[in-house]
Amino acid sequence: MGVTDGCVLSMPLLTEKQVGLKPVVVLVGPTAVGKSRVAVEIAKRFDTEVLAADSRQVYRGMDIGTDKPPVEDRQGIPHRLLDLVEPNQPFNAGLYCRHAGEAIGRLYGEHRLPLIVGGTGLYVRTLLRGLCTAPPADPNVRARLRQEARDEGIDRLYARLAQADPSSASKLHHRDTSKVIRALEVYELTGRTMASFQDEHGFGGRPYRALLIGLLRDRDALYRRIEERIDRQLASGFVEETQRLLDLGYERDCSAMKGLGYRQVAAYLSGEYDRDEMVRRFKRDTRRFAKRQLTWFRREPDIRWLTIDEGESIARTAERAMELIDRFLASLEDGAVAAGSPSDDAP
RNA sequence: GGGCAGUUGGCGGAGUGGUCAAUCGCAACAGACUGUAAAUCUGUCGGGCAACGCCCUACGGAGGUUCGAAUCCUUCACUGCCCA
Repeated sequence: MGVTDGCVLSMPLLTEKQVGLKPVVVLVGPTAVGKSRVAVEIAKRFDTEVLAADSRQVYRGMDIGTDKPPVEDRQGIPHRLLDLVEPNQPFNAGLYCRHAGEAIGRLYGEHRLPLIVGGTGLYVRTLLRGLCTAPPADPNVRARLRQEARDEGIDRLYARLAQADPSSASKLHHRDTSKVIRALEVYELTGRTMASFQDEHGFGGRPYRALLIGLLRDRDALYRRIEERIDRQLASGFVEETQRLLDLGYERDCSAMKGLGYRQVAAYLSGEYDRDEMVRRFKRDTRRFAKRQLTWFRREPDIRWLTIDEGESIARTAERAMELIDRFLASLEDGAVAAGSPSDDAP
């Protein structure tokens, strides 16, 4: 029969009515928590694709270091929003949004449920709630501001921001170079303050009806997985991958090469420190990154958290996630408002 | 068996009578985030609290000197190096 444990399997494809409500399922969580494997299981069930929300996996040729799911792990499920640009090409949240929007639109045309999976909090937020209309980075303005920061010190730039855009200045720390520069850049480009763009936007957009599922693990277990994964990456040629990218001319200071791992390996290859130190920093910085992701997602509203126990199978976690998805889709079909019910676990 | 050096908060390591809950480094924890976000930045870090101040326990154990000790003395334990 089509019934398993009293739980009716929903149709893999979306109904016309459901498509109209623009549903998306978003699987988030810290790095190495196990999102990708679970995502493939879910995608199989719903006969859909995996749309990555990952600011590093968009770079071509950066595979081992970004832990891009290898083809054999994808099990025939198409993975999108990977390998979008070369490592020296600009990429950002706005571009991500556009690409993701297209992919999602295409899936709706096929009555498929978009499944977004990733750990880049800003990309997820941008996709789900939009981005203010401030213009994207301008390479010339930015380069000039950077130079000024180097020459005169960031304090001078901050003072200028305090003059031009006191509201943004008050929200930023004077040493937060990248954000101070961004705010000044917007002001120079438009004559309007960054704060005014942000106030008018306020992350108010709601283009989709989203179910957010957060994957969690015990902190020690997560850290252990991070270290194991890094050992695996190094064993499967990560140093060589980095060397290849450097040989292709991707400088250490280009944004893509500042990603975790690449940064440490490049420093190691240039003789800044030995291999042990490289591994130590790679692991440490990745642990810290996972913590930052947790901080970000904890603050994100309406995430349904699933804590994965040690020894829990991928299938089991996927099953738990799919129960949430089934309920979510049913609520759309009923026309019920998917109220944010309390999380299964607190982060 | 003898001599010398050492034992400090999660780790390393300063401090040698009061201004020390103890410089600093590491690790950790917490937070911020609107087109670089795996980036960038901030805070905390013995414990407790009605918390910009108060209380408690603390610098190997015990005892002592002193108004007052992580700092001086005695002793015990342990560690390292050297001589047997």
